[in-house]
Amino acid sequence: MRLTTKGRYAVTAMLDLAIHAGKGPVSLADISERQGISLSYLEQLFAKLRRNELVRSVRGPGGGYQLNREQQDIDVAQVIDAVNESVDATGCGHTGSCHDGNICLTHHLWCDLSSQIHDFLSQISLADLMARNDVRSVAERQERGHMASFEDSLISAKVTA
Amino acid sequence: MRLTTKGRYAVTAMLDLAIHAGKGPVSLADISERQGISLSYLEQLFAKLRRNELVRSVRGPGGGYQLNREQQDIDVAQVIDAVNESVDATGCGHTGSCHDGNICLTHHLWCDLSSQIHDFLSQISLADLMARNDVRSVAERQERGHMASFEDSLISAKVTA
DNA sequence: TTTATAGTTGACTATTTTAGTCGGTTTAAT
DNA sequence: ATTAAACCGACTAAAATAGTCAACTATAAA
Repeated sequence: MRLTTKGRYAVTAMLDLAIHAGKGPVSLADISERQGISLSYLEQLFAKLRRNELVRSVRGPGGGYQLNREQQDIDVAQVIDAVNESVDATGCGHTGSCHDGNICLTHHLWCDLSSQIHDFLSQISLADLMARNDVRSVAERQERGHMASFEDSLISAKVTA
Repeated sequence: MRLTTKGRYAVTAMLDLAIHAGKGPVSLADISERQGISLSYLEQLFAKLRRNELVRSVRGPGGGYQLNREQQDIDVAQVIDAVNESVDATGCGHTGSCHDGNICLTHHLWCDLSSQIHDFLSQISLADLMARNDVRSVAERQERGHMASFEDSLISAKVTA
């Protein structure tokens, strides 16, 4: 089972994209700053998200990324699958050749668990996440933080001028 | 979230212990051969299982390990927790300091998922696994395999004698 | 009482994955 | 033309996994 910061970063970034939708494309630099994820790492992740047609890109100045479908049509499992290439708890990748070409004692247990996790995550869309109170409040705090640092940069610009 | 061969090995080994209970202690060498897990690695895992009081050991010739509780009182989550020290899908270990000391956008999602997985695994005991058809049939096949290689060793002993 | 068996421990190593960097190239708006 | 952005590939550092190895201790059977 593969569920690490990689998948978490991807979901967080997609949610950031959803939150800032409607105001034109969102640059990875913005996401990087808001969510505290390395820009270069985001590039890697979005290459995969794009190959999986979850986002579309706009190049050039003012460009960035946008969701490629409606928010209710993108679920968390799709995002994690896109960057991890599998949400699989078995060691054999469901082939059943866990032990000398035969299935191991616990093969079916891990299959069951895998589908359990996948079901859970595939029932949660970006729209669902957007509606959650905890997400809304964190997004609001991040907006304020962004504004503050924007004002800071104005002030420091004034000082250095 | 930490769910790799480490946890899978531990559960498989515990199930092997359960299957061969009642005929005295089971040696790690036996488990190693039957389940195809490196002996030295099993030693590491069982050190943790013992510290968590899931198994007890008997030293000396004919010694080995035994379950320390009834089969229905040991669940899969306990075994994985024992070797992995956490079944946690959050990156911050539930502290909520995922991003600059604040919780990240998706913190609660991972908390929910963690408890979902933990619930699922904690509802499955070794006794439950023993009762499954797929487990019984694999165990039977392994028993036959073991017998065959036992007979082989008798034959080769005769030949070399 | 010797001896072989098996657990116990700690240090060490190889491999893989994750996470991230760097340098460059295209592309498109100003 | 300049610049802001996506795009791309190769590279690297750190961590975790999956082991290995050697020395040691306890104990039951011969």
